[in-house]
Amino acid sequence: MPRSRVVAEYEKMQNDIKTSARRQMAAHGTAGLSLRAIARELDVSAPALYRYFPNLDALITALILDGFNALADALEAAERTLPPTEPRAQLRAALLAYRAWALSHPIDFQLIYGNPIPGYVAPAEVTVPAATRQLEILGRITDRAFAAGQIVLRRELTEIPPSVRAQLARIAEPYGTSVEVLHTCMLGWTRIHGAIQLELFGHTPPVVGDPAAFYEQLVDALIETG
Amino acid sequence: MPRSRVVAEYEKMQNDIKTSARRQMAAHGTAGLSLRAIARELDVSAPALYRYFPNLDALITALILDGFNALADALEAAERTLPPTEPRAQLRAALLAYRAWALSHPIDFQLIYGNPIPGYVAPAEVTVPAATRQLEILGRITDRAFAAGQIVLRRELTEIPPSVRAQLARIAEPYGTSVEVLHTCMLGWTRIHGAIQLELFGHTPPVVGDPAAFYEQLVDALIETG
DNA sequence: ACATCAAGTAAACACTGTATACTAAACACC
DNA sequence: GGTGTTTAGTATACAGTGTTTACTTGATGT
Repeated sequence: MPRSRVVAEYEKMQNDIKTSARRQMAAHGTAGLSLRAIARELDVSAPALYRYFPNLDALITALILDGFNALADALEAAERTLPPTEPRAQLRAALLAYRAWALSHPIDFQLIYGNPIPGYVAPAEVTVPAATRQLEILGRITDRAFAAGQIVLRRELTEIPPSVRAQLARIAEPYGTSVEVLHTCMLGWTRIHGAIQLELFGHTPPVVGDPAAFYEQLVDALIETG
Repeated sequence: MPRSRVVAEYEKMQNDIKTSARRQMAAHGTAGLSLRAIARELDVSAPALYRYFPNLDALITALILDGFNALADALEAAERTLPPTEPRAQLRAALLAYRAWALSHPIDFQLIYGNPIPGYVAPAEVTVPAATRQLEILGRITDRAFAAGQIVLRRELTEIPPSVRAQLARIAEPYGTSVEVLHTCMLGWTRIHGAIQLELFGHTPPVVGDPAAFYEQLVDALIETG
């Protein structure tokens, strides 16, 4: 009786629950998620699910974690489509992948960057580290692109307020990245994130007509001039 | 029996309901909102509320509309703190007001730019026009600042893709604004919106340390160099 | 004085997440 | 092999939700 066997079955059930939850949200929106509906779909009673997740919030937190990781995986996959000798192209690919993932997984995106569930507030101590992975990936690529001289940082944007610079330095230090690169990353992140968020909420499309082209141009401008 | 009297009382009740809803959300998060709890607070039975709102979704939609208008009002109030001869300063004030309002009304901000309610999807045909008011305000100020020569548009950013340019032209035409100004507005909107959204979700503060300074510098860079 | 109508209520329906108590099967151990 | 313990699951119940239906008031218009 390999103990790993029973563990594997336990994790399979956890995954079945998460899969069912995702399908349910895909069908009825991020909040049309119900423990009892999951139980019906899996042909068990509702309380049985409590063997695998202590409550609904824990299930949602697990889904959010998965979402963050899936997005980060998508960024890394985009990075790998190009050789490391072309970090600038990698950066562009990663930024485009960010939007592509958001559009192809709108529910997950809302789940991780919205506040979708009744009474649920994502615990910052779990979401922030998870989101940090994205920043690490973008930072890593940006750093390589800058080191290779493939991108330049805008002069104006290097005038970082002292209070900001101090904290950025603390964060950048363990990565061996410069404060300017990290700052540029944060600014870039806010830009692409805002564009995607507004697009998903339907605010940009009616104005710009072709949100894909709008976004690509935004990304190109971002890479070209910081 | 002035008919306006009974109408006024009807609207007072509607406002009482909305006020109670807002207090409830402030206390228990955007989704801790319950028709029955509102009814308890107003000392009426739950079905009585259906005289004033056909269902919960309608109430939420009303709250969202109010939120959009309150944000737009805040932008206009900021605009009025400065004389129209200084549109550049007005623009800066409005952009800072955007963040200030979001921070002082986090629930409303999540309500209008998140997807907070079980099963509720904001009807785009009502939210989009409401959000458009913000864009109109920012566009108006930007247009005046540009006309007065107080801001410049970045060359790179005027290379607008044809598909985007076509739609922007259709939107800008009735306002008598140039495509470039509208495009700059959209880009600016995505930047400040993304920064605020990430800040509210706790993603920027741990990295930049001083989100207020980070944001102000972002706004200054935005105004100075487009 | 009477009919009409608006506002509100009580009761019920179909849900939800969750806690408690219990059952049935699998396991370790002497 | 029988015994105690653990595990997975169930049935039931509780408190809460939005919403519908049917009914009761009290005020209004004629």
